[in-house]
Amino acid sequence: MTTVVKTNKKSCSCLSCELRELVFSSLDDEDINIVCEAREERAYARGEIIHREGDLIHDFKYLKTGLVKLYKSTNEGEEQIITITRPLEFVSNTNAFHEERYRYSLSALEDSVVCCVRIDLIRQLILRNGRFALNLISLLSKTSENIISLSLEIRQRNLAGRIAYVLLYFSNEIFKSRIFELPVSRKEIADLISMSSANVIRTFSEFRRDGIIKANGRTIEIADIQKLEVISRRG
Amino acid sequence: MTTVVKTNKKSCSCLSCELRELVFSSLDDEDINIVCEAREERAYARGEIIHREGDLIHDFKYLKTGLVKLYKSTNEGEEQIITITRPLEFVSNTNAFHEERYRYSLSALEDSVVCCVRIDLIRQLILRNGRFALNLISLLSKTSENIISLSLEIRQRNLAGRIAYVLLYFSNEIFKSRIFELPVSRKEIADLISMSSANVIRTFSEFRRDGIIKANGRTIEIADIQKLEVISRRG
DNA sequence: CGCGGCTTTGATGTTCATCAAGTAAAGTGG
DNA sequence: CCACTTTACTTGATGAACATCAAAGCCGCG
Repeated sequence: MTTVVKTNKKSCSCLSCELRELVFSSLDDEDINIVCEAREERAYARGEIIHREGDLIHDFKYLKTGLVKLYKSTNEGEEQIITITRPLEFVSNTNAFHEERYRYSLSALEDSVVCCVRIDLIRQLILRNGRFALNLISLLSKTSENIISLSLEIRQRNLAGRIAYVLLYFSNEIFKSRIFELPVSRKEIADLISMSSANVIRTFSEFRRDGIIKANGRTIEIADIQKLEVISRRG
Repeated sequence: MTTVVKTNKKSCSCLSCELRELVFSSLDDEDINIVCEAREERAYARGEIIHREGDLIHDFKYLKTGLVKLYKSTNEGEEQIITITRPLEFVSNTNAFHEERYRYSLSALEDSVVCCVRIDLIRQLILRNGRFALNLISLLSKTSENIISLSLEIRQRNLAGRIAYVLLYFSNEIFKSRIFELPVSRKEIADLISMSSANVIRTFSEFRRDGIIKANGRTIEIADIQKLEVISRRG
């Protein structure tokens, strides 16, 4: 279950939080303390839903640790995965400033910790701290841009190209390693690249046969990165 | 060619600009005058390129009148159309705050007027006017959200569903009429929905045969909107 | 230890891209 | 303004890419 981690108010941990630099770099110590007292850290186990589309937006949320997927449920009960991302991308917050409710659901692919600050407080900070506002605009833009860019990259490729791209994405962006534990099922990869899970699996098998990857369940090793890059480029 | 419309500095037209409410509603008259003197209106003829991907971003741009397409050139010399939009969507500006150069190209589908304000000035306004900042965040979020939403809607449909969706999009969002002049070629629709132009044309022909639309060149009339909506939903 | 969901593979059919060839429309230069 | 060129549109035929269906094995979880 979700665990609420109590913040120790005596020594505000935000002051030295490694993430302060990225999100709250423009706040002075006084404002940081206000945020710190208002914030709430929530821990989610792998598989837990952080919020559902349609839920009211109360908080500005950012991922401190873990890995999450942002997705939308289609009419047919399928999931469309929009992005899979590490800290510090505010995946769920792009619409927090112009809508009342979440448009997309967010769930934890690994055990994750989310830091939550009431959205009203963030609004107040924007109102009185221009540097914070500018910083935030930049971060939100980057988040949206990443989502848009991913969708453009995916849609210009065929099945094999999409899988190659996704494998390189996990390897380069998410895990920074050629060997990694896939955080998603084959079905979820299918939901990310808009292909059928059967064909995703088939392509994995082909890549394995061709010596491009070594796959054992969710453990993936990229064996021939050049070949994979070629497939990703011309696919 | 591009025409620069000189601004009459004696009586700032921004004060009464119908768009002021949407973009600059939080600026007092003094700030509006500063923007007004710094801004530059540019008129683009149908077909003209407003900016190219890779160009340096000097200005914050917003569309006053007309219709534009945002697109990206792929490695194979093809165009991927990201969105087609009317005022007041800041299609080109989502990355103005975190990058130096445009990621995507923008061109005019109809004669268009773009209002340009140096991005530095916008930054200054954000710094000293929190309400303006909050407003801008909301607008930028909405713009990005529209792009993301369009891509999700498109990618969950098959060929016929995509075409039905696009026709309804033009009819409902862009022209607000059942009869309209398509602002794009069949090829451009193909580039928007990631299908081949031959199949886009074929589907138009089928819709015509089935009495769903009346199409004469670029003039389109939606004859059976119910059927089109059914195709869009289950396609 | 049994059940349900994920994975795997093969077979089959549908959807869509590609190729080709012809027509219409829209620029372009003399 | 007309001949010419190019670009857009249209349709049919073919094959490739992908979805779907089905059956069997596997794995994790209660």
